[in-house]
Amino acid sequence: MLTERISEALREATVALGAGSARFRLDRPRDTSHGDLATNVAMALAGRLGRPPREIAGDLKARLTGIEGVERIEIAGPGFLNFFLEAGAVGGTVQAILGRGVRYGRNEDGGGQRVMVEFVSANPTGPLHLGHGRQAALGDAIASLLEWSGWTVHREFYFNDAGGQIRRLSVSVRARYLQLLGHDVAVPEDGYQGEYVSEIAAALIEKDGRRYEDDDGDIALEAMRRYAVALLRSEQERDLAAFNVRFDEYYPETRLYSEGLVSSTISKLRETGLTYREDGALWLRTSAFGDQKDRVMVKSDGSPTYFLPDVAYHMTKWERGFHDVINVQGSDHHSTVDRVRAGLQALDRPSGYPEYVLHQMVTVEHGGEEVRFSKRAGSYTTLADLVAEVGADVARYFFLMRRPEAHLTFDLDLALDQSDRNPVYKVQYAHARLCRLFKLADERGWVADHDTLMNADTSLLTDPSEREVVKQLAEFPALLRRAAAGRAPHLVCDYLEKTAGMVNSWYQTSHPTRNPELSTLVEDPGLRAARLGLAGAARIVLDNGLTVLGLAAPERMVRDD
RNA sequence: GUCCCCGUAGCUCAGAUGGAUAGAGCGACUGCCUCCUAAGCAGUAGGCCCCAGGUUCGAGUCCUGGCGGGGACGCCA
Repeated sequence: MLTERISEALREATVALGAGSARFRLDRPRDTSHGDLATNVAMALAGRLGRPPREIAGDLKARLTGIEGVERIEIAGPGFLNFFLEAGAVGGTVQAILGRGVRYGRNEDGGGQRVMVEFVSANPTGPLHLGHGRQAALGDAIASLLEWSGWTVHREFYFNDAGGQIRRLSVSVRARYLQLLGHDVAVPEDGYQGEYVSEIAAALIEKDGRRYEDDDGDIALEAMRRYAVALLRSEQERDLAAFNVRFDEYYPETRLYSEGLVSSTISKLRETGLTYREDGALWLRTSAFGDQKDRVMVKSDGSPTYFLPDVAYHMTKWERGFHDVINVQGSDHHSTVDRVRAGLQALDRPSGYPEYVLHQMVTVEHGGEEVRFSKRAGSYTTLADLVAEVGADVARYFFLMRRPEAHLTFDLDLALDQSDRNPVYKVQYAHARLCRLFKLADERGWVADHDTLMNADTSLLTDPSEREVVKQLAEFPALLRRAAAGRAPHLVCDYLEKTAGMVNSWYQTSHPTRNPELSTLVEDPGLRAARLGLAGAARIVLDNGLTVLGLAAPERMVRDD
């Protein structure tokens, strides 16, 4: 498109000036008097060429003649080059967007390579909470952004179905089981106290009766474990489905053991000579790879720490062909990053493997007060409760609209608000409004199909309110590219809100009440087609943006009340 | 004590490899529906970008040192 043509011309011009290739920006200035596009390239080159920026800008301008679609170039401020585009050039992007349709915004940066995104990875010890929700939304959106950037994405969910936490769960279930059968037993202090544990016990009684009443041994406990894990897994599955998140693969920790990957990892680490025995435990010299201290792999009681299966697990990712792996985790797992990477480096994997996106925690506020409204989980708010309360789209969007590394305050009042104060509805409503234009055109018997729009004379889009929208739409592909590279879905939220705002503004200024001459559904077929083309292009961008984030793009909005 | 993240409008937060006059939403105030959905739009008010140095043509952005908040520092996960 036009931006690429100007970029290319700028590169050629800098080479011609003897400056070689330079890094510079070419973007849309805030102030429209600074043109449609502006570049800082002259200032960026000033140091290297040892000449004043405005002088360099003058030389560049002299070489930048005859770029198709550029009306004129001005030198401004300390040495900016401001490009003013012809009306037809701006309109041309409308056709480009309409032509690409559902593919508008996609790029091939990934070249079809495989990448794994591991996220949620909740242990089956309870219902999913809000932290998992943020992670589900984040992981899925990052995965989606990578798909839009040409990667082949694998979504994976890892879970510990063995080990200390699961044992505590099993013991807790047994305690509730016995309580329900009339025994005076307490749930251990380090056990799971939530009501859902009693629900599991009750379900188990319904299924197997009093079978485990007199068995305080491992057989009963193993039955409890299997039953509880299966039940909680399927419950998590149901909650994720309600949240519109799906995975390609679920990887249980027990598989690492049953396939011998943990023991083979121990052998391989021993072969490196980086292990040693101390205090009866087996240690790995992770400090040799930047970890703050060495770590225990096998405890003095002979059982492995979590660290070891974690290394084994990441080796399987590599061996399954995933050399690009992104782990989305809560920042409370921060301390494991260096240690796992160190373990993998000991086995000759690259130092940055895997990549981590760590996110901060979530709190919910209602009426300015922090709330916890879980009835079942006891100590935290569940994802299922939140989704039932505000809907999947709103929940997803709110989880995504802040940078991962920033703490997230979930404003329940705003989430429940169905007006445009709620950013989700603002974006969805802007989309619905554009769809409505087409429906009305249809009702009036006006043809507004793809060919009509593609053949419209978009140079008729001369009003500033129209041109501003088009320029905003033109930035969508670069925005997606930046969001994917930065693993930053919140940039898409920002962009969509801004775009929706501009669409609404355009829609209002061109409202028949206010400016009949700017109205979209005018009698003049040429003008109408051009404006519907703009509406169609904007609709595509909002639709594609919402789709990337995993949200619906409704054609109609229906209010609850 | 060490490491990581955060500090921007009254509140919640954006600010791409350093660029022109620092933005949005909420809240406050003022206007705008005979007409394509007002679930909207236009406008006003609101800022020592935590502090102090440094780097340079230029710093909210980069560096150093403080201050404040959160998290992590286990033979827990």
